[in-house]
Amino acid sequence: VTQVASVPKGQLLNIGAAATVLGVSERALRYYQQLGLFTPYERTPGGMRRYSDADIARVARIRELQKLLGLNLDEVAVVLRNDDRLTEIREVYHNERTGAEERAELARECLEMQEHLRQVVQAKRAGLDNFLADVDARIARIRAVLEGAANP
Amino acid sequence: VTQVASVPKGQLLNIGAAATVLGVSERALRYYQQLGLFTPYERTPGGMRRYSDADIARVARIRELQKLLGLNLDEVAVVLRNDDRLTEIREVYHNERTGAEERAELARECLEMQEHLRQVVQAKRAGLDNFLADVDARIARIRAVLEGAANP
DNA sequence: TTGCTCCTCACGTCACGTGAGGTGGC
DNA sequence: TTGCTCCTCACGTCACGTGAGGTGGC
Repeated sequence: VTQVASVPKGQLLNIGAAATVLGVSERALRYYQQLGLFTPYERTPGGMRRYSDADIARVARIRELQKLLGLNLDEVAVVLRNDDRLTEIREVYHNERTGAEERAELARECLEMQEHLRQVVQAKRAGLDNFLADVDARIARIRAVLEGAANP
Repeated sequence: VTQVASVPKGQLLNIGAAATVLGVSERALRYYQQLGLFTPYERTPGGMRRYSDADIARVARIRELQKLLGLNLDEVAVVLRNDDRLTEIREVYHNERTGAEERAELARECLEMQEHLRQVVQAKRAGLDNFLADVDARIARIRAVLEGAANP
């Protein structure tokens, strides 16, 4: 996954602060980096990692894909690659040096990925809706038991 | 987790057939058993596991809690224990030998668990809805780029 | 009897958790 | 200078995956 270069908008965070705001472990941040999912914005001369707002957003995205959709880190890498291409498309959108046909091809690939993600989300949502209906049915039955016990 | 005893309604499946209908690995079935999440209905004299419909349903429940809600197997065990108590309540509902106060207490505990599950499901659903809105926004933007390329 | 399925170890893997031992920076 | 945070190994864990070597059942 080749990360999109950017300028840091806010201030840079060290790994402890980054882990706290993201709600993940320092180990997880180092592990995602080790797998090449992202690279911290910079290191201090002493070797300490410095995370930009873009880094934080990227890790938040990784977590969302993992925990919400249940993707493994190989699958997350594929989605991140696509995210980066989408950013790239937007950057070269008004760049006349990029061929229109080339841009359209990139866009079509991104569209395919997003529509795939949409399917995954929809399927999960449907599963949760069924689960919720089941839970509500159980709750109603337990309430009936409790009221039956109260009014014999 | 103490499983609720029952009679097999359909026929018994060996581990290969059970794994196929459930869409899980044989290893996973043996592992859930090893952790005490359930016990196959019987074993043949030769030692082969035989799964009843109730066993299949129980494993399907385990998978649902794992994959849909993201629970680990310790948390799954807690929910299964509660499922079993709910079944127990329904079984002794008309049993006069069980004290009404005792039944009500069991019911209240089950209700608490179900309402907790409801919270978890709702939170996940909200997260998925946000994710879906984001995906739809991306799709709309990519479509705009593609149409812009088609009509310069 | 021949295949195919099942059995029990037991080591490998993924996504980290958790110290061990040492250095950096306000 | 003293703490606290950070660093890099490196072994442990959870939920299985994947053979190794052997037995069961139509």
